[in-house]
Amino acid sequence: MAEQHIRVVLVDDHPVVRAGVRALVDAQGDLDVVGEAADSARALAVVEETRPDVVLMDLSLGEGPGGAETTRLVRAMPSPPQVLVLTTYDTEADVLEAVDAGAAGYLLKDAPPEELFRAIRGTARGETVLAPSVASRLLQRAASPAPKVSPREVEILRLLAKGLGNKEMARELLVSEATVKSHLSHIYTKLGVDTRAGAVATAIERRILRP
Amino acid sequence: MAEQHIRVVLVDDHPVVRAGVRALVDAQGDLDVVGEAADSARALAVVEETRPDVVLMDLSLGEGPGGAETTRLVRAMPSPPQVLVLTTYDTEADVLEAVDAGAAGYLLKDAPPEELFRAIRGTARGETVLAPSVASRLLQRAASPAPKVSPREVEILRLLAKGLGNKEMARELLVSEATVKSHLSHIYTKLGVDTRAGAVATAIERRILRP
DNA sequence: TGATGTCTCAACCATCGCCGGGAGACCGGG
DNA sequence: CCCGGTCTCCCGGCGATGGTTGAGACATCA
Repeated sequence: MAEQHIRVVLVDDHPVVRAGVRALVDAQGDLDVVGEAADSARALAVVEETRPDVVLMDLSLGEGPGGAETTRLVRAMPSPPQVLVLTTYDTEADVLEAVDAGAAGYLLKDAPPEELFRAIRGTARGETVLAPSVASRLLQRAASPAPKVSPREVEILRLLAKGLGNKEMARELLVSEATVKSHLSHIYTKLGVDTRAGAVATAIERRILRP
Repeated sequence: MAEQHIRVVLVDDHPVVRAGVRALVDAQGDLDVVGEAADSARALAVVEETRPDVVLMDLSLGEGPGGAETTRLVRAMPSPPQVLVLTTYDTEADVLEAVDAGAAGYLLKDAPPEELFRAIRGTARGETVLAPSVASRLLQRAASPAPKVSPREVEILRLLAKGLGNKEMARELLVSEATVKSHLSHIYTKLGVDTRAGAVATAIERRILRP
């Protein structure tokens, strides 16, 4: 064999998923699962200790820092492993955040095992691996202008979903009511709506807000 | 052994999860995984063929009928197996729909394996098994009066999430604008909010609307 | 040094939400 | 039987709120 075995660490808060990936991956001759972690802190410790080639990262890790933030921390380590995101959702925001955090690939949990194996091997070689649905979604978005809402506007959206009025938001954010209205107008144009209700709906749909 | 082996069928659209549950469950001496299915149609066929004692059912099955509807169909078979829902979310509406469909238990995927095994054995004996977080949520809801919104009000909510104004809704529904406002007021009191935006947010959260 | 983007603000008018009302349908108890 | 309770659906007017327009200050970046 010219190739070394590829060392893999699993990060996922679901024991069932960890067991599944381990069972599938360990059955491959050239892939070894050398560690598991259920949260961000343990993930960093396990990676530090086992020095894997690839980290399979879930994005939702229950309590504490999420998978995107954990990816960033892992990639900040000296001679870091590649990170392959393995998650349930392929939302615009999720993908972009993960890629921005330094992920080398993005795969969905409903992918067939063969695709998972190919993705792990490709990621270990430094390739960028995207699930087909993720790739097409990215291309689709690349065509239409990116609707990126600013941090302040996200703040507004959060209060909006709580049913606050403009006056209340203004008090909460320590600005004038006119400012709040201005932010709202910008949000409307960015999201392609013209009402508070529509803004909340599409913000939730695009995962800018989480229910 | 006084006990027969408990025969289990897995229904989940994620190969990884199926592999995980299979690996964990098969390692138990008294539990046998006798079949798997990734969608509703195959689930019914596999159950018909293997006659299991317990079906582990995911609620989101990708295309086609969901887990709740599939549970209903399985329970409608002659001398049906028990159904144990194993899913990611513990939303009010999800739990109620599953229980209404005939599920005997509701477990979350982040549950430790031991809890899963206990749940399977309990379900096979006909017990009702609820995850702690699910149970507490149900009790909490049982205390507060059920906020049941009428079909007409759901219609209003749908249009509301699209960002329509009262006048537009009135035209759409062939009623006066005043009527729309009245419906909205009722929706507000039922949902415990006092704005359109808040209504949309909590409607989505309570799964009255789907994103 | 423009160009771009974010955050801030004020005034004008349409719109929304609350407060009253009322009509028809269903159901269990007197 | 009919009666009161409950539910859904319907309406109008009034005051508060929301959305638009237009504009300035401040950063970053090519």
